[in-house]
Amino acid sequence: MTGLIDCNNFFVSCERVFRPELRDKPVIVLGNNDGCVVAMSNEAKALGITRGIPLFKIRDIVSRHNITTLSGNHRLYKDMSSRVMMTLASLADGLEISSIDEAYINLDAVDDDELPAYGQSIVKTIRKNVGIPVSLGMAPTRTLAKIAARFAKKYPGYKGACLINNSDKMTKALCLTGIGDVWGIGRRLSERLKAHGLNTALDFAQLPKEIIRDRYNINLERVWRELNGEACIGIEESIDGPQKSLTCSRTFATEVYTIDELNDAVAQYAAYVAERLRRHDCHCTAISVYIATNRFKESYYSNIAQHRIPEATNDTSILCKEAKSALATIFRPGYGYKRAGVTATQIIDGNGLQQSLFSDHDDLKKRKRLMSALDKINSEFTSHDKVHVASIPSKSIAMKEHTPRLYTSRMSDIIDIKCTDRSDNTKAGKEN
DNA sequence: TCTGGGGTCCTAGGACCC
DNA sequence: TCTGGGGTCCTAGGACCC
Repeated sequence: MTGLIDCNNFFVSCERVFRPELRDKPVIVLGNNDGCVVAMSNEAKALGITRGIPLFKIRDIVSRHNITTLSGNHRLYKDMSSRVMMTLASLADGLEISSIDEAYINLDAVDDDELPAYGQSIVKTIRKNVGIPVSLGMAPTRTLAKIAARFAKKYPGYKGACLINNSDKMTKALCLTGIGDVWGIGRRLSERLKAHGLNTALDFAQLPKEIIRDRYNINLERVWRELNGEACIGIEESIDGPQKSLTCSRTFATEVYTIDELNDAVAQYAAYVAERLRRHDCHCTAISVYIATNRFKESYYSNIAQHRIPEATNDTSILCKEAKSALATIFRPGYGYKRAGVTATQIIDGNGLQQSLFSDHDDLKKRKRLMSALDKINSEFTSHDKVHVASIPSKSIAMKEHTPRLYTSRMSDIIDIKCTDRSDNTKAGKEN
């Protein structure tokens, strides 16, 4: 048995911990430059707002229903996520974190009839200790656990934890799940499956195995097996290894025309990628740079250049230099650029590192010490980038800037709790 | 006027080899 | 006139996930 913990409306829930006045109100969290909706509360969902929709398209709904709009505060979300995961690690076996708001746990050691109570106690403890509401799905496979978690979220009767552990429950759950709501079946596939008359997860799960092989691919076969109770996703993935790629990319608030400005942006992203490589004690041997104009306009131009680096590195200066020279090969003057990104690939961890026979080892050692000094200084300040390489600008290029409140990591941002008179039994008094 | 960011895996097709 | 068979590796693009 496996369990999937999923934080409910995670970004919104993080905000609500520190701003209780936002409870039960429609709230949306926006992405970079306040462009798109990246998360919303149930109340906002009920008003028809969907993930990914640009803000300018829903201006009237937002003002008509007095929806609170927040700019994303990812450092807060990351910190809250690690609190959820730490709590979870203390409560359950085999924790495997799969994203900022999701993790799997191993339930093999828990007796079947104790599972509902055990699940509910996990949900309750996380809510109590961290303040974040979560849902737990328990089932023999990850795909079924996802479905169970959806039920746990949807129906209050489950008290946050839903268990699928026999064929009756399985059939019922699959029957109530639309084909597009199955994990691994996105928009394209669900269109295709519906065209074949498969509308629910049950329709799909009941197809004969031979048809799955003939008509579809290995991914769908795995989904099919998982829906039928055969665990085949996630076993080999739990082997630890370094990430395969690491990206930093941004959309600009305004169009950028010159290579100098793009150079600044690309250098900054490369520096950030380098810092993350060092944090994971990893090096990369290739870096790619991506630029694009506004994809919603005609005369769209985008291009990627990949550069191989002769010796694996995580040195900011080297990666910046490589990124800039890659940019020079794809930059075309005359376009208004709206987006750029840098990706480190062919990542190897510190152990597998092989140095070139001809490199200057003393110089390498010095550079390494310089980089770790830089990281150490920057890590001691909550505001990033106190010290940086001179050729890299510290200001963001053509971006909307926010100064988010860091409720959990900056002393001056810690919330005040006003003590009111104990006899104050009004609603406002209780909330304070 | 205004359209996010960061990942993974699979597949088809080309280049190359014997 | 007729143009094999089997394999690997790499890359770009598509699809999916949160």
